Amino acid sequence: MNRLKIREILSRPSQGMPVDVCGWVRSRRESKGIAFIALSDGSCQDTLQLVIPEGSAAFPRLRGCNTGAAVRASGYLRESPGKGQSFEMEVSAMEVFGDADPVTYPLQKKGHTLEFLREIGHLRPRTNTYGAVFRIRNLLARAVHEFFQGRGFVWVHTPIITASDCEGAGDLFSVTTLDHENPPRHEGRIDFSKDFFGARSYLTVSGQLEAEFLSMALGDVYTFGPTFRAENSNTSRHLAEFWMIEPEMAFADLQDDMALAEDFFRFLCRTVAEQGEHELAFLEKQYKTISIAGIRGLGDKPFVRITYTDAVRELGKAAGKFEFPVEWGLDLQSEHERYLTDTVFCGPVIVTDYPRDIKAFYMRLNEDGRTVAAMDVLVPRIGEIMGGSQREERLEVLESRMRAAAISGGSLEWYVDLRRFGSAPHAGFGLGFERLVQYITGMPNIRDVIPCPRAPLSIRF
RNA sequence: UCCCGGGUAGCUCAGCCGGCAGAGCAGGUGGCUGUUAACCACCCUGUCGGGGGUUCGAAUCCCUCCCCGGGAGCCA
Repeated sequence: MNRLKIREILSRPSQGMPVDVCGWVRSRRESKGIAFIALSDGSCQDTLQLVIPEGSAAFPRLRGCNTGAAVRASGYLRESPGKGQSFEMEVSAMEVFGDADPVTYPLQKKGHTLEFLREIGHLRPRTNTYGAVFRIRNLLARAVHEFFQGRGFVWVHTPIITASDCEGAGDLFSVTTLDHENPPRHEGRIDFSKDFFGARSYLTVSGQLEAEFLSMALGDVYTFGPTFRAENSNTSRHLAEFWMIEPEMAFADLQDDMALAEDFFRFLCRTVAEQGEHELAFLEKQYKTISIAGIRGLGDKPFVRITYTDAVRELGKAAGKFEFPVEWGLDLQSEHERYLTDTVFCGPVIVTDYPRDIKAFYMRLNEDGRTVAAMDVLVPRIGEIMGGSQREERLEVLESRMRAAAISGGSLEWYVDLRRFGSAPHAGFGLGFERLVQYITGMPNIRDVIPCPRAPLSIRF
Protein backbone atom coordinates (compact mmCIF):
# COMPACT_ATOMS: atom_id res chain seq x y z
CA MET A 1 0.00 0.00 0.00
CA ASN A 2 1.58 3.23 -1.13
CA ARG A 3 0.49 5.63 1.54
CA LEU A 4 1.89 8.41 3.64
CA LYS A 5 1.26 8.84 7.32
CA ILE A 6 -0.44 12.03 8.41
CA ARG A 7 2.59 12.85 10.51
CA GLU A 8 4.78 12.76 7.40
CA ILE A 9 2.31 14.72 5.31
CA LEU A 10 1.95 17.53 7.85
CA SER A 11 5.63 17.73 8.77
CA ARG A 12 6.71 18.41 5.18
CA PRO A 13 3.63 19.26 3.14
CA SER A 14 4.24 19.04 -0.59
CA GLN A 15 1.38 20.83 -2.29
CA GLY A 16 -0.13 19.55 -5.46
CA MET A 17 1.41 16.09 -5.22
CA PRO A 18 -0.93 13.09 -5.34
CA VAL A 19 -1.12 11.38 -1.95
CA ASP A 20 -2.83 8.38 -0.39
CA VAL A 21 -3.75 8.42 3.28
CA CYS A 22 -5.37 5.73 5.42
CA GLY A 23 -6.99 6.25 8.76
CA TRP A 24 -10.13 6.37 10.84
CA VAL A 25 -12.88 8.98 10.55
CA ARG A 26 -13.07 11.20 13.62
CA SER A 27 -15.91 13.36 12.39
CA ARG A 28 -17.79 14.18 9.23
CA ARG A 29 -19.42 17.52 8.49
CA GLU A 30 -21.64 18.09 5.53
CA SER A 31 -22.85 21.18 3.81
CA LYS A 32 -24.70 21.51 0.56
CA GLY A 33 -22.30 20.52 -2.16
CA ILE A 34 -19.31 19.80 0.05
CA ALA A 35 -18.27 17.52 2.90
CA PHE A 36 -15.39 17.49 5.37
CA ILE A 37 -13.82 14.59 7.22
CA ALA A 38 -11.35 14.81 10.08
CA LEU A 39 -9.08 11.80 9.59
CA SER A 40 -6.72 10.34 12.16
CA ASP A 41 -4.21 7.57 11.60
CA GLY A 42 -2.57 7.56 15.02
CA SER A 43 0.76 8.82 13.74
CA CYS A 44 0.39 12.19 15.40
CA GLN A 45 -1.97 14.34 17.43
CA ASP A 46 -3.37 16.23 14.45
CA THR A 47 -6.09 15.06 12.13
CA LEU A 48 -5.98 15.65 8.40
CA GLN A 49 -8.95 17.49 6.95
CA LEU A 50 -10.32 15.74 3.89
CA VAL A 51 -12.41 17.86 1.55
CA ILE A 52 -14.91 16.08 -0.69
CA PRO A 53 -16.76 18.28 -3.21
CA GLU A 54 -20.03 17.04 -4.59
CA GLY A 55 -18.56 16.36 -8.02
CA SER A 56 -15.80 14.14 -6.68
CA ALA A 57 -15.88 10.40 -7.37
CA ALA A 58 -15.47 10.01 -3.61
CA PHE A 59 -18.72 11.82 -2.83
CA PRO A 60 -21.01 8.75 -3.11
CA ARG A 61 -18.73 6.92 -0.68
CA LEU A 62 -19.59 9.37 2.11
CA ARG A 63 -22.53 7.29 3.15
CA GLY A 64 -20.11 4.68 4.53
CA CYS A 65 -17.82 7.20 6.16
CA ASN A 66 -19.31 7.43 9.59
CA THR A 67 -17.38 8.28 12.72
CA GLY A 68 -15.03 5.37 13.34
CA ALA A 69 -14.88 4.04 9.78
CA ALA A 70 -11.51 2.96 8.34
CA VAL A 71 -10.85 4.51 4.95
CA ARG A 72 -8.25 5.20 2.31
CA ALA A 73 -8.39 8.55 0.54
CA SER A 74 -6.54 9.59 -2.59
CA GLY A 75 -6.11 13.18 -3.57
CA TYR A 76 -3.72 16.07 -3.36
CA LEU A 77 -2.58 18.37 -0.63
CA ARG A 78 -3.11 22.13 -0.60
CA GLU A 79 -3.27 25.09 1.72
CA SER A 80 -6.56 25.26 3.56
CA PRO A 81 -8.70 28.37 3.13
CA GLY A 82 -10.49 27.52 6.37
CA LYS A 83 -9.39 28.22 9.93
CA GLY A 84 -8.09 25.50 12.20
CA GLN A 85 -5.60 23.82 9.87
CA SER A 86 -2.88 24.99 7.50
CA PHE A 87 -3.24 22.18 5.01
CA GLU A 88 -6.00 19.92 3.82
CA MET A 89 -6.48 17.22 1.22
CA GLU A 90 -8.90 17.44 -1.66
CA VAL A 91 -10.11 13.92 -2.21
CA SER A 92 -10.65 12.47 -5.67
CA ALA A 93 -11.20 8.83 -4.70
CA MET A 94 -12.03 7.05 -1.50
CA GLU A 95 -12.23 3.46 -0.39
CA VAL A 96 -14.01 2.36 2.79
CA PHE A 97 -12.25 -0.61 4.42
CA GLY A 98 -14.74 -0.96 7.23
CA ASP A 99 -17.64 1.23 8.20
CA ALA A 100 -18.77 1.76 11.80
CA ASP A 101 -22.51 1.75 12.43
CA PRO A 102 -23.30 5.12 14.00
CA VAL A 103 -26.13 3.61 16.03
CA THR A 104 -23.91 1.08 17.80
CA TYR A 105 -20.38 2.60 17.61
CA PRO A 106 -19.80 3.85 21.15
CA LEU A 107 -17.50 6.75 20.35
CA GLN A 108 -19.44 9.87 19.53
CA LYS A 109 -18.45 13.10 17.95
CA LYS A 110 -18.33 14.64 21.40
CA GLY A 111 -16.45 14.47 24.67
CA HIS A 112 -16.65 11.33 26.75
CA THR A 113 -15.72 10.84 30.37
CA LEU A 114 -12.58 8.82 31.09
CA GLU A 115 -14.71 6.51 33.24
CA PHE A 116 -16.90 5.63 30.27
CA LEU A 117 -13.92 5.18 27.96
CA ARG A 118 -12.42 2.73 30.45
CA GLU A 119 -15.41 0.49 29.72
CA ILE A 120 -14.47 0.34 26.04
CA GLY A 121 -10.77 -0.33 26.48
CA HIS A 122 -10.42 -1.70 22.95
CA LEU A 123 -11.74 1.49 21.34
CA ARG A 124 -10.45 4.20 23.65
CA PRO A 125 -7.01 4.39 21.99
CA ARG A 126 -8.82 5.98 19.04
CA THR A 127 -9.61 9.09 21.03
CA ASN A 128 -7.25 12.03 20.96
CA THR A 129 -6.68 11.80 24.72
CA TYR A 130 -5.47 8.21 24.74
CA GLY A 131 -3.62 8.71 21.47
CA ALA A 132 -1.67 11.48 23.17
CA VAL A 133 -1.07 9.45 26.31
CA PHE A 134 0.14 6.34 24.52
CA ARG A 135 2.43 8.27 22.20
CA ILE A 136 3.94 10.02 25.22
CA ARG A 137 4.30 6.65 26.92
CA ASN A 138 6.28 5.43 23.92
CA LEU A 139 8.38 8.58 23.91
CA LEU A 140 9.24 8.13 27.58
CA ALA A 141 10.08 4.44 27.15
CA ARG A 142 12.49 5.33 24.37
CA ALA A 143 13.98 8.12 26.46
CA VAL A 144 14.56 5.72 29.35
CA HIS A 145 16.76 3.55 27.14
CA GLU A 146 18.46 6.58 25.60
CA PHE A 147 19.40 7.89 29.01
CA PHE A 148 20.87 4.68 30.38
CA GLN A 149 22.46 3.50 27.15
CA GLY A 150 24.07 6.91 26.81
CA ARG A 151 25.70 6.38 30.20
CA GLY A 152 26.91 2.87 29.51
CA PHE A 153 24.29 1.05 31.59
CA VAL A 154 23.50 -2.50 30.49
CA TRP A 155 19.83 -3.37 30.08
CA VAL A 156 19.36 -6.65 31.91
CA HIS A 157 16.32 -8.90 31.69
CA THR A 158 15.42 -10.09 35.15
CA PRO A 159 12.92 -12.91 35.56
CA ILE A 160 9.16 -12.49 35.63
CA ILE A 161 8.70 -15.78 37.47
CA THR A 162 10.59 -16.01 40.74
CA ALA A 163 10.89 -18.15 43.85
CA SER A 164 11.68 -15.21 46.14
CA ASP A 165 8.67 -14.58 48.31
CA CYS A 166 10.24 -12.31 50.89
CA GLU A 167 11.30 -9.12 49.21
CA GLY A 168 9.03 -7.19 51.47
CA ALA A 169 7.26 -5.52 48.59
CA GLY A 170 3.73 -6.71 49.04
CA ASP A 171 1.53 -9.67 48.18
CA LEU A 172 2.45 -11.94 45.28
CA PHE A 173 0.59 -13.73 42.54
CA SER A 174 1.23 -17.45 42.58
CA VAL A 175 2.38 -19.27 39.47
CA THR A 176 1.46 -22.93 39.32
CA THR A 177 0.52 -25.73 36.97
CA LEU A 178 -0.94 -27.86 39.73
CA ASP A 179 -4.51 -29.07 39.32
CA HIS A 180 -6.62 -26.60 41.28
CA GLU A 181 -9.36 -29.16 41.85
CA ASN A 182 -7.10 -31.86 43.16
CA PRO A 183 -3.56 -30.71 44.01
CA PRO A 184 -0.98 -33.24 45.22
CA ARG A 185 -0.67 -33.23 49.00
CA HIS A 186 1.96 -34.18 51.51
CA GLU A 187 0.94 -34.46 55.14
CA GLY A 188 -2.26 -32.56 54.40
CA ARG A 189 -0.61 -29.55 52.76
CA ILE A 190 -0.25 -28.85 49.06
CA ASP A 191 2.99 -30.42 47.85
CA PHE A 192 4.71 -27.79 45.74
CA SER A 193 7.68 -30.06 45.14
CA LYS A 194 5.39 -31.65 42.54
CA ASP A 195 4.76 -28.26 40.91
CA PHE A 196 6.37 -27.17 37.63
CA PHE A 197 9.47 -25.64 39.23
CA GLY A 198 9.55 -28.00 42.17
CA ALA A 199 8.98 -25.08 44.52
CA ARG A 200 6.44 -22.37 45.18
CA SER A 201 6.81 -19.71 42.53
CA TYR A 202 5.42 -16.26 41.97
CA LEU A 203 5.23 -13.34 39.58
CA THR A 204 8.01 -10.92 40.41
CA VAL A 205 7.39 -7.88 42.59
CA SER A 206 10.78 -6.38 41.71
CA GLY A 207 13.87 -7.18 39.67
CA GLN A 208 16.12 -5.46 42.16
CA LEU A 209 17.69 -8.48 43.85
CA GLU A 210 18.64 -10.00 40.51
CA ALA A 211 19.78 -6.62 39.21
CA GLU A 212 22.10 -6.46 42.23
CA PHE A 213 24.01 -9.59 41.26
CA LEU A 214 24.19 -8.45 37.66
CA SER A 215 25.61 -5.09 38.77
CA MET A 216 28.20 -7.00 40.76
CA ALA A 217 29.45 -8.29 37.40
CA LEU A 218 28.49 -5.75 34.74
CA GLY A 219 28.84 -2.61 36.81
CA ASP A 220 25.93 -0.36 35.91
CA VAL A 221 22.72 -2.08 34.87
CA TYR A 222 19.03 -1.34 34.63
CA THR A 223 15.85 -3.32 34.29
CA PHE A 224 12.74 -2.19 32.44
CA GLY A 225 9.93 -4.68 32.51
CA PRO A 226 6.62 -5.74 33.99
CA THR A 227 6.09 -6.14 37.72
CA PHE A 228 3.18 -7.62 39.65
CA ARG A 229 1.59 -6.89 42.99
CA ALA A 230 -1.42 -8.80 44.28
CA GLU A 231 -2.33 -6.09 46.76
CA ASN A 232 -6.01 -5.23 47.03
CA SER A 233 -5.28 -1.61 46.24
CA ASN A 234 -8.14 0.44 44.90
CA THR A 235 -6.59 3.78 44.16
CA SER A 236 -5.79 6.06 41.27
CA ARG A 237 -2.05 5.36 41.62
CA HIS A 238 -1.85 1.53 41.87
CA LEU A 239 -1.92 -1.27 39.34
CA ALA A 240 -1.59 -5.02 39.81
CA GLU A 241 0.58 -5.18 36.68
CA PHE A 242 2.87 -2.28 35.98
CA TRP A 243 6.23 -1.52 34.42
CA MET A 244 9.19 -0.63 36.52
CA ILE A 245 12.63 0.72 35.79
CA GLU A 246 15.33 -0.27 38.27
CA PRO A 247 18.89 0.93 37.77
CA GLU A 248 21.60 -0.55 39.94
CA MET A 249 25.13 0.86 40.15
CA ALA A 250 28.24 -0.84 41.44
CA PHE A 251 30.69 1.21 43.49
CA ALA A 252 28.09 3.84 44.25
CA ASP A 253 26.63 5.37 47.39
CA LEU A 254 23.40 7.19 48.20
CA GLN A 255 24.77 10.49 46.87
CA ASP A 256 25.47 8.86 43.49
CA ASP A 257 22.02 7.29 43.59
CA MET A 258 20.28 10.63 44.18
CA ALA A 259 22.32 12.31 41.46
CA LEU A 260 21.33 9.57 39.01
CA ALA A 261 17.65 9.73 39.95
CA GLU A 262 17.59 13.47 39.52
CA ASP A 263 19.48 13.52 36.21
CA PHE A 264 17.26 10.74 34.95
CA PHE A 265 14.01 12.43 35.85
CA ARG A 266 15.08 15.77 34.45
CA PHE A 267 16.29 14.17 31.22
CA LEU A 268 12.89 12.55 30.76
CA CYS A 269 11.12 15.86 31.35
CA ARG A 270 13.31 17.70 28.85
CA THR A 271 12.94 14.97 26.24
CA VAL A 272 9.17 14.79 26.45
CA ALA A 273 8.83 18.58 26.42
CA GLU A 274 10.80 18.65 23.16
CA GLN A 275 9.47 15.63 21.36
CA GLY A 276 5.95 15.40 22.73
CA GLU A 277 5.00 19.02 22.33
CA HIS A 278 1.80 18.46 20.33
CA GLU A 279 0.56 15.76 22.69
CA LEU A 280 1.37 17.80 25.80
CA ALA A 281 -0.25 20.88 24.29
CA PHE A 282 -3.44 18.92 23.71
CA LEU A 283 -3.50 17.54 27.26
CA GLU A 284 -2.70 20.93 28.72
CA LYS A 285 -5.59 22.52 26.86
CA GLN A 286 -8.03 19.67 27.42
CA TYR A 287 -7.48 18.89 31.10
CA LYS A 288 -5.47 21.79 32.51
CA THR A 289 -3.63 19.46 34.91
CA ILE A 290 -0.19 20.03 33.38
CA SER A 291 1.69 22.74 31.54
CA ILE A 292 4.47 22.35 29.02
CA ALA A 293 6.26 25.24 30.70
CA GLY A 294 6.04 23.39 34.01
CA ILE A 295 7.50 20.20 32.57
CA ARG A 296 10.26 22.12 30.84
CA GLY A 297 10.93 23.87 34.15
CA LEU A 298 11.32 20.54 35.92
CA GLY A 299 14.06 19.70 33.46
CA ASP A 300 16.09 22.70 34.61
CA LYS A 301 15.46 22.98 38.33
CA PRO A 302 17.46 20.95 40.89
CA PHE A 303 15.44 18.91 43.37
CA VAL A 304 15.20 19.82 47.02
CA ARG A 305 16.95 17.29 49.28
CA ILE A 306 15.98 16.86 52.89
CA THR A 307 16.59 14.17 55.48
CA TYR A 308 13.67 12.38 57.04
CA THR A 309 14.63 13.87 60.39
CA ASP A 310 14.55 17.42 59.02
CA ALA A 311 11.33 16.69 57.15
CA VAL A 312 9.68 15.58 60.38
CA ARG A 313 10.88 18.81 62.02
CA GLU A 314 9.45 20.84 59.11
CA LEU A 315 6.13 19.02 59.30
CA GLY A 316 6.06 19.49 63.06
CA LYS A 317 5.71 23.23 62.51
CA ALA A 318 2.39 22.59 60.77
CA ALA A 319 1.26 19.76 63.00
CA GLY A 320 -2.24 21.17 63.49
CA LYS A 321 -3.02 20.82 59.79
CA PHE A 322 -2.76 17.06 59.68
CA GLU A 323 -5.09 14.22 60.39
CA PHE A 324 -2.25 11.83 61.23
CA PRO A 325 0.49 12.44 63.78
CA VAL A 326 3.99 13.52 62.79
CA GLU A 327 6.55 11.86 64.96
CA TRP A 328 10.09 10.60 64.41
CA GLY A 329 9.89 6.87 63.68
CA LEU A 330 6.50 6.93 62.00
CA ASP A 331 6.22 6.73 58.23
CA LEU A 332 5.17 9.84 56.35
CA GLN A 333 1.51 9.81 55.37
CA SER A 334 0.22 10.91 51.97
CA GLU A 335 -0.89 14.22 53.45
CA HIS A 336 2.60 14.83 54.84
CA GLU A 337 4.29 14.07 51.53
CA ARG A 338 1.83 16.32 49.75
CA TYR A 339 2.49 19.12 52.20
CA LEU A 340 6.22 18.90 51.49
CA THR A 341 5.87 18.84 47.69
CA ASP A 342 2.92 21.17 47.25
CA THR A 343 3.20 23.68 50.08
CA VAL A 344 6.71 23.81 51.52
CA PHE A 345 8.93 23.23 48.49
CA CYS A 346 6.53 23.47 45.53
CA GLY A 347 8.22 20.79 43.46
CA PRO A 348 9.98 17.44 43.61
CA VAL A 349 11.62 16.61 46.93
CA ILE A 350 14.07 13.85 47.80
CA VAL A 351 13.65 12.63 51.37
CA THR A 352 16.61 10.61 52.66
CA ASP A 353 17.80 8.62 55.64
CA TYR A 354 14.58 7.12 56.93
CA PRO A 355 14.35 5.25 60.24
CA ARG A 356 15.66 1.72 59.91
CA ASP A 357 12.50 0.10 61.19
CA ILE A 358 10.15 1.42 58.52
CA LYS A 359 12.34 0.46 55.54
CA ALA A 360 13.38 -2.77 53.80
CA PHE A 361 16.06 -5.10 55.18
CA TYR A 362 18.47 -4.60 52.27
CA MET A 363 18.93 -0.86 52.79
CA ARG A 364 22.33 0.12 54.16
CA LEU A 365 22.45 0.91 57.86
CA ASN A 366 23.84 4.39 58.56
CA GLU A 367 26.57 5.18 61.13
CA ASP A 368 23.95 6.30 63.64
CA GLY A 369 22.57 2.74 63.71
CA ARG A 370 18.97 3.90 63.58
CA THR A 371 18.54 5.23 60.04
CA VAL A 372 19.22 3.73 56.63
CA ALA A 373 20.66 5.16 53.40
CA ALA A 374 17.28 5.33 51.68
CA MET A 375 15.71 7.93 49.45
CA ASP A 376 12.20 8.59 48.22
CA VAL A 377 11.59 11.03 45.39
CA LEU A 378 8.26 12.72 46.00
CA VAL A 379 6.47 14.78 43.38
CA PRO A 380 3.34 16.92 43.59
CA ARG A 381 0.02 15.17 42.87
CA ILE A 382 1.47 11.64 42.68
CA GLY A 383 3.53 11.32 45.83
CA GLU A 384 6.30 8.74 45.72
CA ILE A 385 7.51 8.26 42.16
CA MET A 386 10.92 6.74 42.88
CA GLY A 387 12.26 4.83 45.84
CA GLY A 388 15.82 3.70 46.26
CA SER A 389 18.74 3.12 48.56
CA GLN A 390 22.34 2.24 48.97
CA ARG A 391 22.31 -1.52 49.57
CA GLU A 392 23.72 -3.20 52.64
CA GLU A 393 26.99 -4.75 51.41
CA ARG A 394 28.31 -5.93 54.85
CA LEU A 395 27.56 -9.60 55.44
CA GLU A 396 27.09 -9.46 59.22
CA VAL A 397 24.92 -6.37 59.12
CA LEU A 398 22.73 -7.80 56.38
CA GLU A 399 22.31 -11.10 58.20
CA SER A 400 21.43 -9.34 61.41
CA ARG A 401 18.84 -7.20 59.65
CA MET A 402 17.31 -10.24 57.98
CA ARG A 403 17.02 -11.93 61.36
CA ALA A 404 15.38 -8.83 62.80
CA ALA A 405 12.91 -8.77 59.92
CA ALA A 406 12.25 -12.51 60.41
CA ILE A 407 13.39 -13.30 56.89
CA SER A 408 14.84 -16.77 56.58
CA GLY A 409 17.92 -17.11 54.39
CA GLY A 410 16.50 -20.05 52.44
CA SER A 411 15.47 -18.85 49.02
CA LEU A 412 17.65 -15.74 49.33
CA GLU A 413 20.90 -17.53 50.11
CA TRP A 414 22.31 -16.44 46.76
CA TYR A 415 21.54 -12.84 47.68
CA VAL A 416 23.46 -13.11 50.91
CA ASP A 417 26.26 -14.88 49.03
CA LEU A 418 26.99 -11.69 47.11
CA ARG A 419 28.24 -10.27 50.40
CA ARG A 420 30.66 -13.18 50.77
CA PHE A 421 32.42 -12.90 47.43
CA GLY A 422 33.70 -9.56 46.23
CA SER A 423 31.06 -7.49 47.96
CA ALA A 424 31.11 -3.82 47.07
CA PRO A 425 29.10 -0.70 47.81
CA HIS A 426 26.21 -0.37 45.39
CA ALA A 427 22.97 1.54 45.07
CA GLY A 428 19.87 1.80 42.93
CA PHE A 429 16.26 2.84 42.79
CA GLY A 430 12.93 1.88 41.27
CA LEU A 431 10.76 4.13 39.14
CA GLY A 432 7.14 3.21 38.51
CA PHE A 433 6.80 3.80 34.79
CA GLU A 434 3.05 4.43 34.87
CA ARG A 435 3.45 6.95 37.66
CA LEU A 436 5.95 8.74 35.48
CA VAL A 437 3.55 8.74 32.54
CA GLN A 438 0.78 9.82 34.88
CA TYR A 439 2.85 12.67 36.24
CA ILE A 440 3.92 13.91 32.81
CA THR A 441 0.52 13.62 31.12
CA GLY A 442 -1.47 14.86 34.12
CA MET A 443 -3.93 11.98 33.84
CA PRO A 444 -5.66 11.78 37.22
CA ASN A 445 -6.01 7.97 37.16
CA ILE A 446 -3.15 5.53 36.53
CA ARG A 447 -5.57 3.23 34.73
CA ASP A 448 -5.60 5.74 31.90
CA VAL A 449 -1.89 5.60 31.10
CA ILE A 450 -1.62 1.86 30.33
CA PRO A 451 -3.58 0.20 27.50
CA CYS A 452 -4.85 -2.72 29.57
CA PRO A 453 -4.97 -1.82 33.25
CA ARG A 454 -4.81 -4.72 35.69
CA ALA A 455 -6.38 -3.96 39.06
CA PRO A 456 -8.67 -5.74 41.50
CA LEU A 457 -11.74 -6.92 39.50
CA SER A 458 -10.35 -5.36 36.34
CA ILE A 459 -8.97 -7.65 33.63
CA ARG A 460 -11.51 -7.36 30.85
CA PHE A 461 -9.30 -5.88 28.14
C1' U B 1 -9.77 -3.78 52.98
C1' C B 2 -11.95 0.86 55.42
C1' C B 3 -14.60 5.84 54.94
C1' C B 4 -17.47 9.02 51.72
C1' G B 5 -20.26 10.00 46.93
C1' G B 6 -22.70 7.81 42.86
C1' G B 7 -25.56 4.04 39.33
C1' U B 8 -32.18 7.11 35.47
C1' A B 9 -32.22 7.02 27.11
C1' G B 10 -26.11 5.32 23.29
C1' C B 11 -23.33 9.57 26.37
C1' U B 12 -23.67 13.65 30.30
C1' C B 13 -27.10 14.54 33.86
C1' A B 14 -32.05 16.60 36.18
C1' G B 15 -36.18 14.36 38.72
C1' C B 16 -35.58 11.73 44.90
C1' C B 17 -39.75 15.12 52.00
C1' G B 18 -43.97 8.66 47.33
C1' G B 19 -48.75 10.10 42.64
C1' C B 20 -48.29 9.81 34.09
C1' A B 21 -40.02 9.08 33.16
C1' G B 22 -37.41 14.45 31.49
C1' A B 23 -33.42 17.80 29.19
C1' G B 24 -28.95 18.55 26.40
C1' C B 25 -25.80 15.90 23.30
C1' A B 26 -25.49 11.52 19.99
C1' G B 27 -28.51 8.90 16.21
C1' G B 28 -32.40 9.24 11.95
C1' U B 29 -34.89 12.45 8.17
C1' G B 30 -35.00 17.07 5.68
C1' G B 31 -32.71 22.00 4.91
C1' C B 32 -28.20 24.99 4.22
C1' U B 33 -22.22 26.72 -1.30
C1' G B 34 -16.01 26.04 3.11
C1' U B 35 -17.21 23.29 7.71
C1' U B 36 -14.08 22.97 12.55
C1' A B 37 -17.52 18.66 18.74
C1' A B 38 -20.78 23.02 12.06
C1' C B 39 -25.68 25.21 12.09
C1' C B 40 -31.53 25.15 11.69
C1' A B 41 -36.20 22.14 11.91
C1' C B 42 -38.67 17.68 12.98
C1' C B 43 -38.50 12.45 14.70
C1' C B 44 -36.80 8.15 17.61
C1' U B 45 -34.83 6.53 22.36
C1' G B 46 -35.95 3.53 29.10
C1' U B 47 -34.84 -3.74 33.04
C1' C B 48 -34.68 4.22 36.66
C1' G B 49 -27.75 -1.28 38.58
C1' G B 50 -29.79 -6.59 40.59
C1' G B 51 -32.81 -8.86 44.42
C1' G B 52 -36.04 -8.33 48.58
C1' G B 53 -39.27 -5.25 51.75
C1' U B 54 -42.83 -1.02 53.33
C1' U B 55 -47.19 1.14 50.74
C1' C B 56 -53.46 1.68 47.51
C1' G B 57 -49.14 3.34 44.72
C1' A B 58 -41.67 3.29 44.76
C1' A B 59 -36.76 6.15 40.16
C1' U B 60 -38.03 8.43 45.05
C1' C B 61 -38.41 5.30 51.68
C1' C B 62 -35.89 0.67 54.17
C1' C B 63 -32.58 -3.86 53.79
C1' U B 64 -29.05 -6.45 50.88
C1' C B 65 -25.74 -7.57 46.94
C1' C B 66 -23.02 -5.88 42.56
C1' C B 67 -20.46 -2.14 39.95
C1' C B 68 -18.15 2.88 39.28
C1' G B 69 -15.65 7.29 41.26
C1' G B 70 -12.97 10.14 45.26
C1' G B 71 -10.11 9.65 49.76
C1' A B 72 -7.19 6.32 53.19
C1' G B 73 -3.93 2.10 53.91
C1' C B 74 -0.13 -0.89 51.16
C1' C B 75 3.53 0.86 47.59
C1' A B 76 6.16 2.24 42.47
